[in-house]
Amino acid sequence: MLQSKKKKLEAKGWQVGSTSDFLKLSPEEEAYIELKLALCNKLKQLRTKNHLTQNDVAKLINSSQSRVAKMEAGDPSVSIDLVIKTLLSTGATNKDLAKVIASTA
Amino acid sequence: MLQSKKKKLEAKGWQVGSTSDFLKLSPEEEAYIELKLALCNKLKQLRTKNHLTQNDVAKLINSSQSRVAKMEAGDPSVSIDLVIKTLLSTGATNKDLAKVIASTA
DNA sequence: TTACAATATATCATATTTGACATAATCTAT
DNA sequence: ATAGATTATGTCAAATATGATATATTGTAA
Repeated sequence: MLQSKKKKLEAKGWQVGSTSDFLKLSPEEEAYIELKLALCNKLKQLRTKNHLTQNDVAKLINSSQSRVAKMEAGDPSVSIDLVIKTLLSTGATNKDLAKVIASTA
Repeated sequence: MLQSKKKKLEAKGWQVGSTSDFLKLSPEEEAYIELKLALCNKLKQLRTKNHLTQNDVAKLINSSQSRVAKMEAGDPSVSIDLVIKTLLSTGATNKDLAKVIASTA
């Protein structure tokens, strides 16, 4: 199973085994998850590029290291709102976000 | 006071009088609100373009007319997640969303 | 006008998201 | 290898978002 597909499914909150696929995503669900994961990946990329720890970012947004880790992992328990707020607090502009989303399949 | 500014403040959940300004938004807050309102406006635009009522859209996403109204109004009680999901269910693509966000100040 | 459809606004019980915390796993020098 | 730093994962009470409902307001045709 492709890792990218696995992450998508996990972001939906499903437990995904390593041997079989049995979940069909609608195009909207697919687009939503792609978008979310793209933003999550951008966050990690931006943070590391700026030599910040997850704790550094957490303090920037008055949150905790564990929540930043969950954001970067695309955990189902984090909202796109939080990811966007964090990206903006880490130096991204709306145009940066637009680029990330545009690059989505 | 500019109407655009008023809507931004209201989206932050503040009560804004018509005669005075006393709230400063950080650049991130400003960007976040601009982004959210741009998506909300796009939703209304897309819905009317497609000759759908708020009730129609509500059924598409298993929600209610009142919540769709709140989305379009940029109400503080609605998440960007919900707005994005709704846009995707109303026919927008990720690229459409990217364009909307890119057009943000 | 008046009746009717569409939209706006308020409230609320329920559901989801949140920061915090504990602790495990992983990396990175020495 | 060992210590210290960083990141990952699980849990939970509190905060926030949600659909539903009621009702008010606005639009729109007759």
